[in-house]
Amino acid sequence: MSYDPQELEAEWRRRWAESGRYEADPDGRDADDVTFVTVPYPYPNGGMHIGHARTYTVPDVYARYRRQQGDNVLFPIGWHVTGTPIIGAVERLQSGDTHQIESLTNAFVVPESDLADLETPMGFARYFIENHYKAGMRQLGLSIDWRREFTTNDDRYAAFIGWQYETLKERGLLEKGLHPVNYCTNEAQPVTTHDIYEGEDAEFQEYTLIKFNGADDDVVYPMATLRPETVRGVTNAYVDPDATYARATVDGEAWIVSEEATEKLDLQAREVSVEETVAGADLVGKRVRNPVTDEELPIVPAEFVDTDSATGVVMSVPAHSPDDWIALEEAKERAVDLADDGVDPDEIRAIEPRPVLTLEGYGDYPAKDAVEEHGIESASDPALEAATQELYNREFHRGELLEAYGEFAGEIVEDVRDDLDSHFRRRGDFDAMYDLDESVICRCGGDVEVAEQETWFLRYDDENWSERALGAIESLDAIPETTREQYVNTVDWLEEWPCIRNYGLGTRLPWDDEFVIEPLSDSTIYMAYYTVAHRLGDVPPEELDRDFFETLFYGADAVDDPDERALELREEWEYWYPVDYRCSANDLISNHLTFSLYHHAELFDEEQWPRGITSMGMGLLEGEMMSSSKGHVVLPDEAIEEYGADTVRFFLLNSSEPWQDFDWRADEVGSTHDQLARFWDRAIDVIEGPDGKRELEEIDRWLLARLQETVREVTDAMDRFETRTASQNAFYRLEERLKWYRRRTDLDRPGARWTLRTVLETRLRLLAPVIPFMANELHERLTGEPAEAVPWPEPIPEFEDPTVVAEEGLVADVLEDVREIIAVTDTDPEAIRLYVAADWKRDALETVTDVGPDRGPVMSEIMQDDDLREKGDAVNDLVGDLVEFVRERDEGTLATLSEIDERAVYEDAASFLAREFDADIAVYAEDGEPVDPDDKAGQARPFRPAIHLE
RNA sequence: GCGAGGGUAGCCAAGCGGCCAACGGCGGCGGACUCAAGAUCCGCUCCCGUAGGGGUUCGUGGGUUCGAUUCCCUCCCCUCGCACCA
Repeated sequence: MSYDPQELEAEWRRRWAESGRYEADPDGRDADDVTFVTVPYPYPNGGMHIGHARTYTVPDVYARYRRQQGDNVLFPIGWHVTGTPIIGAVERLQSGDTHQIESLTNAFVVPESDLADLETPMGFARYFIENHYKAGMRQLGLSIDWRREFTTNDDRYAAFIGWQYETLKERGLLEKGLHPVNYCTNEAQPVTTHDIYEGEDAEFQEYTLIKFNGADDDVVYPMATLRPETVRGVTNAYVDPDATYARATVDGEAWIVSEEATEKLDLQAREVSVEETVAGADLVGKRVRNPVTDEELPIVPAEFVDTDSATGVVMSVPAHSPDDWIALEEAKERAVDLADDGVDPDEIRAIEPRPVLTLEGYGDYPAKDAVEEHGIESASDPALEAATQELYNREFHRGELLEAYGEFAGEIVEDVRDDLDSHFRRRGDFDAMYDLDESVICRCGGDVEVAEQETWFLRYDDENWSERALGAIESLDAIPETTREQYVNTVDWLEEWPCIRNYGLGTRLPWDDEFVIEPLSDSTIYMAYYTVAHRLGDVPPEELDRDFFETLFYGADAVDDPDERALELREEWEYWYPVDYRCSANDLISNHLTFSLYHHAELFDEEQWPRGITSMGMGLLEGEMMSSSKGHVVLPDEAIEEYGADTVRFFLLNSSEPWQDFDWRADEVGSTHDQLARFWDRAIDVIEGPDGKRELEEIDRWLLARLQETVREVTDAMDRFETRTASQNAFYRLEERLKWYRRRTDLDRPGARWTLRTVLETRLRLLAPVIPFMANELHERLTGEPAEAVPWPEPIPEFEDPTVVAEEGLVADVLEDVREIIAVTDTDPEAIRLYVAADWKRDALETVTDVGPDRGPVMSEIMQDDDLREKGDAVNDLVGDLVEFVRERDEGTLATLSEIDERAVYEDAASFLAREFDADIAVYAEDGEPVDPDDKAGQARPFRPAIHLE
């Protein structure tokens, strides 16, 4: 019967579903034999593709492995629907967005007739949950306990999250404050990336405002800059003479800023009232005083000033800004014309750039050097931007501030910019505002600006909380280990995290239902929810109050009147928790995973902190990034239909380790299928063949010895989530051994049949986590029981045999050497003579082993023997070879070899070698007066016989 | 720019001080089997070589070592993350 994955897999799916095999409940097994694995719950704002398939299969492999090791294993799943992506998708669908519709109907093959179901957010989510994720997970054979699924939009889940946030608030880790957000001025509400029509990549910058004062009045001219350290290099200010500026009262002070800026400042939680508008031209010629240096400087007109960027009033630092350098040059050239605008031409001509720092490789005026180096002639030169960027970077990382900077003098800009900025802010000379670095338009057509909004933050920068989080990182098994540092770095740079949004699916903030808790904040401890999700349905949502969860998580003593039901559930939570391994992705380390550690560290005791996290890489398709919007995806459904679930699993887990990126290549998946089919055929031959008898020859012992190695290697790999190493060893590496074995011996022998059956049985158990359908089926046919019903293999001491492994290695070496000689000489020998090294050579090897691989000492030891001394150069050459031989091998190997009777090994292999080369084989001892027509015998070395072909 | 990971033969990819010209897979070449194709099996696949050998390689340039693909440094290139996007 040939390999038919479809039929076979359907049958096993049915068996698993009917038996409820993977529904896990607490039983007698104690904590050491309980394993809880999770994976981030899917976000069903679209379909499932092959990359998701790997994400969910990795924990499944581990879950299956632990079950075979005798554990009670829980592997649950839920559905994340929080926030706006699903709502956004529904809105785009309803508005007839062709791109969205195509992505659904093409990439995810949603039938036209089903589109109507997708018109509500939960309808949309439910569609993909049922038709894509659940269907795909079942097809893949994931061993999930389906009773525990939920969505993050469920009432009971909201009660749980509500408890979490009430608790955090009470502990002072949730705080209200202002925070910058992208804000649509038309709709008067915050917007997300999905809402943006133009300028999606825009970032908002925090500008420093240097508060220059009018020399003649008390008005503030806030000059916006991203380089506050250049404050001592300002030579003049620029305004756009054709623009409209405003004189406004900002937080009680009189400011001059562009008209646009007054609106921005207003959005950024400042008290702004515009007193009067002022033409830009009227500002030209006025003088302003630098708050740091106290110098008076002129305001010069310039058309390049963008009044829609920050305050619309800019300062000029010609020594360090190529832009400003060019602008000053040009201003000097048209100085005469400026007289008409009320600026004194002589003053302009007299402007000298003022350096603020020294930069290696540049003169006093780095901007001048940069302009000259890039050959820039005018402000319109496109090279100007690159020149500016280059200089800014160099000055930031290498520029040393001059003496005038006092406490900051001699420091590198990078190290002190923030300190310098806050120093002057404290003195009241500097202020700040946000602005976007490019124009951003909302889908509604409205202008998007940065607004400061009242919001609730999680205080991830709280010192005590961070300490606890670091503790959770320390006790974590971070896989791969290199990720640990990433967690630590994340804790170091995390600041406050705004955890609410104005709209979206999910849990409302309990004390202010205007806001919803955002997705990264409602997914930090939900693994705990799985432990009781299937039993929570018995409790009406309104009874799931704070006390209920306090009791559930903290016990009867935590509240005055503990709920009996909560106490019962507590037993199950205590049974499963903590999560042993969370299989997640690299890109979630800097947010979700670290958040999760924070929340566990705060809300639960150390024993409940996550034990391990493995971080997975991403998937490529034929060498390129997958993209559902471009239709560049493979759906698990289609792949399974074409190749079978075992092939899909095997390919995904064997082509790279989980944390490495993998590349789905149809060609290779196809050949993976063929390899499984071949394996199937061979297994069937063994199963249907005779049982054989345990009458073992050397070669059988060799294969069994190799098998024990495989068992050890696969077990170690499984423990470390190295799915590739595990399957490579259990499948390919062992197959290589079998290939040799088949060549080497008569497979019809009873001993060989027995060996083959033993190897197959063990191998099927090792492969069962990765290819459960096929492995269980074959194992059941072989033994009467599926592989998952019997224990994971352990190495069997009586089959460990390094000697037989080393002996077989010698046979392979000889085979290789003879083949090499045949190839080079292009002959077809009728007789092959092997000469085993003389005894004195073996003695010499022993001497080298004892004395150590050092030529001098070895020679002086050996030369004490008169017989050897007579051999002269032959000894010298031999020792050279032997020293190298010993250096390249460890002690154990040398000890094993020293026990071997080399001649007997070749004599036993003679019939095999004769078959391979179709030639007569004769084995001689070098010192046994052998037949030696071409005088070859002397070339023999220990474990490397001399060879003669005839 | 900052943080992390990585650059190995035609491609993918293992190795992480000597057993390495470098596992394995794919592709290519030759042979066996076959009417033929496919599948399967055997061998070859950096260069040279009529005796198991020699030469040049593991992003670049240095260094440590008796010895480096493996350790240290410089530089170049690629991927991911960098906050309100899940």
